Amino acid sequence: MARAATTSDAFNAIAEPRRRAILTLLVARERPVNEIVSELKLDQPSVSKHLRVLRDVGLVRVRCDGRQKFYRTQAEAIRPLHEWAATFERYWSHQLNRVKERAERAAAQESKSTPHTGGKDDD
Amino acid sequence: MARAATTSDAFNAIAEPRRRAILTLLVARERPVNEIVSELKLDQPSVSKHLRVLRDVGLVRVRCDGRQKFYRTQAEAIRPLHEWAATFERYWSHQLNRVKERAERAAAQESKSTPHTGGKDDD
DNA sequence: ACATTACATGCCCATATCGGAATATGTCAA
DNA sequence: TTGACATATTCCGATATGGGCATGTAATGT
Repeated sequence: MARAATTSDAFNAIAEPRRRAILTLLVARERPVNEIVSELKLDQPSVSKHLRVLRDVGLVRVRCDGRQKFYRTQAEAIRPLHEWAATFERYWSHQLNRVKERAERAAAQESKSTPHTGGKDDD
Repeated sequence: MARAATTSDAFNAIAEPRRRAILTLLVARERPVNEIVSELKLDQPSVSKHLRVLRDVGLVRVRCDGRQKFYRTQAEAIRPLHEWAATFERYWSHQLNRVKERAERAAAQESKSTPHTGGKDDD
C-alpha cells in the first residue's frame, strides 16, 4: 500500500500547504478560479486539481454562474480537525502551567540567592 | 515532485490515522513501544516507523530507560493545528447561526400559515 | 460559425509513502 | 559469552502524489 489518498480525509486534504492557502483565501467570500490563480500565483490546472481534492472531501463548495465557478470554503468541514486538536488542549495547558510554575519558583529563588541547580522536576 | 514528506510538517504527520491513534494513546502518559504495539494491535516495525515520523516533527518525545524507550505526546506541537483550524471557527458559527435563524423564522411562520417557499436566503 | 474565455482533465515522471519480512542495534541476564 | 528481549532500520514492491504541459469542454461574444 502507499499513503492514503488525499481525498480520503480532511486530514489528508489539508496536509498540502497550497490547499490550506486556498481554504484561507476562500473562507471570507467565494471567488472564481482565476482569482485564486492570480491571488496565490499558482497555475490554473494546479488550482483546479487542488479544488477537486477539497471538493471531494467537502472542504469547499461550488456555485456555477455562466462560465465561472465560484468556490467557497465549507468551514464546518474543518470542525472535526479543530475538535481533534482540542482533545490535546488540556495537556499543553498542563505543560505550560508546569513551565510557568517553574519560572515563578525560579524568580522567587532569584530574589533571594541565585542558585544554579533548580529542584528536581519532571520532563 | 511527489507529495510532501510526512516529516515535513505536523499537518503531514497527522494525516495518517495510526499516527493520530498513537498520539491519542500517548497523551495521558508515556508508554514503551511494546505497549503501543499491543494496545493498537500494529506490528512493532510499523509502530517504530510511525514514532520516527512523529519524533521528527516534534509530536512525541522519548525517554530512554534501559532497553525500553518511553514515548509521550508533545501536546504543544499540536497547537499550531488547533490554531489554524480555529481561524475558521467564526465562519462555521456564522453558518450555524444562519441555519438557526432560518429555522426560527420558519417556526414562527409555521405557527401562522405554513408557507412552502421561504424568503430569499444566501447559501 | 468561430474565436475567446473559464475551468477541468489527461498524461508522463520523479518521488515518498506504507506494509511486510528480515535484519541490525542495544541492553540486560545467566 | 551466549542468549533473550526491546526497539530501530533496511530492502522490497505497489501505489498515489503533484508539477508541467497539452488538450478537452462548456459558455459567451462577435
